[in-house]
Amino acid sequence: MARTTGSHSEITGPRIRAAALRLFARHGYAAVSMRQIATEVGVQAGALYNYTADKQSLLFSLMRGHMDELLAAHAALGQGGTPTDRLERFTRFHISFHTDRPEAVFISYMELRSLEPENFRIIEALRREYEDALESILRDGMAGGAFTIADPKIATLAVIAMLTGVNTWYRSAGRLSLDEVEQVYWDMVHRSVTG
Amino acid sequence: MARTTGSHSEITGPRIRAAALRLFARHGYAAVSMRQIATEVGVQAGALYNYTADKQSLLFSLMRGHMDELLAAHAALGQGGTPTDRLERFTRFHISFHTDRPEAVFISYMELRSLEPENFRIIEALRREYEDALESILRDGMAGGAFTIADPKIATLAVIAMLTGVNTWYRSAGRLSLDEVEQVYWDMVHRSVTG
DNA sequence: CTTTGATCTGAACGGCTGTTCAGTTATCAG
DNA sequence: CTGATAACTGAACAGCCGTTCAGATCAAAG
Repeated sequence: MARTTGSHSEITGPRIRAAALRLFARHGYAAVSMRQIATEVGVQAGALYNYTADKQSLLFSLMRGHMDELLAAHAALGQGGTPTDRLERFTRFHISFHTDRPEAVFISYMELRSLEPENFRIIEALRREYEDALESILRDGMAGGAFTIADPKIATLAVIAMLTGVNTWYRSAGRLSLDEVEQVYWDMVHRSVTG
Repeated sequence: MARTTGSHSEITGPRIRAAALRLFARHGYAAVSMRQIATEVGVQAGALYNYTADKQSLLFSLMRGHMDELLAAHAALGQGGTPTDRLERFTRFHISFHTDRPEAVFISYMELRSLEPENFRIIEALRREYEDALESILRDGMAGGAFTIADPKIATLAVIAMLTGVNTWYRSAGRLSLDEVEQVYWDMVHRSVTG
């Protein structure tokens, strides 16, 4: 039987993570104090240390969680179909996944420099894993003649940069629906890798 | 005759800006203290205030200077030629200008949230001005039939995001020369806006 | 009820923050 | 040289920082 004596941890824990996510995204890791996070949760600063070893671990945990989610969701996409099919799936997945959690995405890109070296290496390895998945699609498409790409490494980074850029302007209440946005980007991505 | 009594300001001033640029880019605005900047320059913290009203003004001045340089350099590019010519010029210009000053670029994108509202509005207006220049090229190309673009606004942001992404990986001692990089990106940009 | 232990408070720790300013130093004009 | 003044120092200001911890609080188990 689970220990539940005097336990609020299943409420407070997630609330701390949510508050930290929002504040880090809005003001930046260095600009946010533990006291601000605590105030947002309605608790004293000391209480945060029941849930995280220190401020750095809280940041790392948020980023690690985001990357794990990203890779898990991508793995669930499946590998079937032609390279063109797979590239379209990747494009649409990237856009919908990223626009769905803008704060986590923002933090995971902007706060890399706030990570201690060991933590940085871990996050970067996960990011590389994701990039490699796209690069494989492009290479397969080149091998099969579906894509014409001068440099698959650069093309990978160029496509990801282009797609992630959606987050800088997309709002769900905006002019275009998510599906329309996906369509526009898929057209551009597709054309950029085909003669 | 210029006042020069006891003057080191023409040496110290630029050194402060250079140190601030490097430190802000590396660690982030909020994470860098005035004392760190001063130490880098070899001066006490108080001396910085002969050159900037406060820390915020120092950041804003760096960003404003960068955006002014960007717009001036872009204006010097000229407007002649077909939309395709102009798009190629824009693409190559954007890459070479941005890879040439990675720290200023980094700050100008990442530290927008560190600007006070009034300063933010000014920088954002300058950025919009630059984006509008690209959008004009795309619209002219659509009107003339050279480009096929579903949504010129989105295409503008997509192209800029893709091009600015070069800064995340480009190193002048890397595998590809700047000219090769420009060529690869120009191919992708060109194809992404043409059927 | 009492007991138990997870949860949280509130105060304290040393240290760093941006900024100000009286006083010192260094450079140049005359 | 003297006088002027730009440039800089060094100390001080009030306030916030991340983190720790003894003690209070509270919900569930027995």
